[in-house]
Amino acid sequence: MPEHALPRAFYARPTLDVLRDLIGTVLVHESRGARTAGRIIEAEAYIGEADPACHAAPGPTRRNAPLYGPPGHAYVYLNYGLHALVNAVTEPEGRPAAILIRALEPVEGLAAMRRRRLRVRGTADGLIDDALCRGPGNLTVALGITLARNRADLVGGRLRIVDDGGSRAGGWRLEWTPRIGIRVGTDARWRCVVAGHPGVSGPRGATGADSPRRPALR
DNA sequence: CGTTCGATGCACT
DNA sequence: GTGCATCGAACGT
Repeated sequence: MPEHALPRAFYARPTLDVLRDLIGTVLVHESRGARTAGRIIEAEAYIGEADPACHAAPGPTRRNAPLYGPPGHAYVYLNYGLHALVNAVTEPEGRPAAILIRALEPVEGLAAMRRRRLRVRGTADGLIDDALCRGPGNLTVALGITLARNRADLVGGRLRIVDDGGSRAGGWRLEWTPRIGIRVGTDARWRCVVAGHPGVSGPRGATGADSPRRPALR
């Protein structure tokens, strides 16, 4: 299956367009020869200094510098002191924006993913495949992505995003919702998910396909 | 089913 | 010193 890295021009576009087109592509990480990969099934846009939830909201700082840099690079930062979250920088250089990758459908290196998840938190086992890369903090653990990958070039580096031709293969339907896990900027529907996909994060059944049905309670 | 809460590190005021 | 773009265990209902 031929795979090619998404070109720089792919990222140098309006962020919501990039977000839509990013769903279905594959995030690949090679670490110590071990290769893990997952198809992007959930992501969110953070766009410009006017977006209160974007890290660029306070203007340029040392931390958010990658957002102002060239598109097609990774912005990886630590949040809650625990989780490395990975973003893809978008828009032409100078326009701070990025896409937070929130969930993947595991594609390659499932054993390594499981090993890493178990090592990080000794919690056992009951981990089904769909949960390996569910959630932005979980997928970085599964793929072994750390802060060392901040500013990494996503166009053909060891951390990269590729199109393997499977992007629309599943006939997936995309659903746009407000972003989750934030306290401001919750009005914009800048979260894009594959509707009903079991690997998507957030409240289960929130994607409409199979809302949990509950008998009326007294 | 739902909500609460602790762990944890770093950038920023 | 404060505040997170989180996670999952532990509890309440």
